[in-house]
Amino acid sequence: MYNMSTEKSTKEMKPVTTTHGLGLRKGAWTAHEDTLLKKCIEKYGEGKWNLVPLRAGLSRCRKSCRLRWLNYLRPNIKRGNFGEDEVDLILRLHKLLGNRWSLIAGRIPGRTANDVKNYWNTNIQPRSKQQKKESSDAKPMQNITTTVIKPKTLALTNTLNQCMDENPQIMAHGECSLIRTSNDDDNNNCDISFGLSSSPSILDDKGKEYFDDLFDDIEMEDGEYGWLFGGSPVAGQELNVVEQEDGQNQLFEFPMDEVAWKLID
DNA sequence: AAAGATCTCAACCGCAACGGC
DNA sequence: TGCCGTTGCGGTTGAGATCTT
Repeated sequence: MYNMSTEKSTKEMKPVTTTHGLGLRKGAWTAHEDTLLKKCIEKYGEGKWNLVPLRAGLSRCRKSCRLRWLNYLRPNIKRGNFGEDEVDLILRLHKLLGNRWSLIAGRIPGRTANDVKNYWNTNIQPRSKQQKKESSDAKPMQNITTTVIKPKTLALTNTLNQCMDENPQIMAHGECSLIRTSNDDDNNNCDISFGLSSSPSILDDKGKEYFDDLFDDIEMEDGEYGWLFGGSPVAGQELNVVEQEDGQNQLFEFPMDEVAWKLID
């Protein structure tokens, strides 16, 4: 079911001889080029990509060298089909992070951002599009959208990485998500729901505490009310925190234009 | 068997973020 | 503070493989 011919390296592209204006090679890498690059990285380590072509004796641009290393030559890169657990993790992480392929790949050992992106674009996205189409055909009157909120990149990145490092069980079950559910576009209001878990038992106290802190409303220095997101106080106004009956989800209500300004900024 | 259509994925491109000066 | 070089990322492309007719 999930092994839709993602086998890699079964085809070897013929080397092309396209060159940049400066005589740099483009296109598929040869085995010789791979060897040179590998030796160079082993000797000097990763980084300083602008020096790599010179050090390795390659007529390639630094970008090409970096990409080849990260996506193909780096040790421990996993080849072959995505497992069911990997696909499940991708789906959950994508729900949480959106198209942050490098972040998603960082949580899937042996997989590169390019792998994840390609897999998503070729296998998952077409399926979800099809499902969306089918469900909209079935319920044409319903107008509910789900939007991944994108706060300041750095804040969210740090927050999620820290969270996942400290609470691996969260991502293992992957039931946490920050989503906007809106069926009320006319007056520009929405609900933001932070679904912690479909099963309370999978999130331990430490995990719950973490997410509680993440959305703590706090007193700002100037007396203005705000809330914490990614460890940074963000000026805000009225913030309604509602614990649902099931005790798992918390809803925050405020005007959408405020949200966009504060979180995307 | 051949031709055309579709799929896969390595590689490229453009841009934003970052750091040093 | 602004400029410039570097790095890293996501979107897109296109060559080759595979499937379909």
